[in-house]
Amino acid sequence: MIKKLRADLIHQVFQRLLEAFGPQHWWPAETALEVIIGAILTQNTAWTNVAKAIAQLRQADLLTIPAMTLVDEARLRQLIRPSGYYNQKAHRLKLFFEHLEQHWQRDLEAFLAQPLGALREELLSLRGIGPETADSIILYAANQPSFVVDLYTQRVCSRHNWVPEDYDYHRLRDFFMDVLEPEVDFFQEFHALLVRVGHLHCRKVPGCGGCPLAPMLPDSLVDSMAKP
DNA sequence: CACCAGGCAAGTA
DNA sequence: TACTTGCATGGT
Repeated sequence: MIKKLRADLIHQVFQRLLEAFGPQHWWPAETALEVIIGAILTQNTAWTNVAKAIAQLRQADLLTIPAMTLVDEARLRQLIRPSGYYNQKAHRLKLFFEHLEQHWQRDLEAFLAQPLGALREELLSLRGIGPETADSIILYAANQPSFVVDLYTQRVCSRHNWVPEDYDYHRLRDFFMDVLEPEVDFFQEFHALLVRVGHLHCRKVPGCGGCPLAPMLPDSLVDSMAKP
């Protein structure tokens, strides 16, 4: 019964966001390969910076699997510089493509076509791919229904008192996945909308002034949503 | 000038 | 297990 309430609230939130902002057309990339590269480059980094790095990779004709497999890490480092943490990220990219080479003969489609659980475990076993990067790749590159939790998801959920402040990644992911039908288009649009509304939430100031979710939350309902 | 961004891993106690 | 720290560029 609690789960029914939670599912209803989540769907109301989604509808409210969709009405306020419209479809977001995410992920901002052309191919599965670009989604994966972008997912690694955007770790704790503004997308504007990532876009510069991707543009440089495209300019250098590196947005193909063979090119990424063969490119020298030092060269990669310089090209992705604008995305920040470029030493770590260049290495993480190389590790991913080394793995694809050695375990999947560069067959990205086959790799992504695995069952969701196996794909997620394999991604998480790689250095530099944590839960958010893994779920982003699964949802937007593999088009399989894994709910993505990020900084904005946590901020919006805790600010609106749907979950405690310190809910960790997998509990917040379960908060959604336990009660939602696993539909890819819905998950994709929902995450994009949460990022969009997340930008409206001031980083320091509590509350959510100006965000379209503010008027829809009776405290009694909100309190009942917190997981026991 | 300070602070933040679509995280993650490694180190310490 | 539960904190803390390093990583780095570019926008506000």
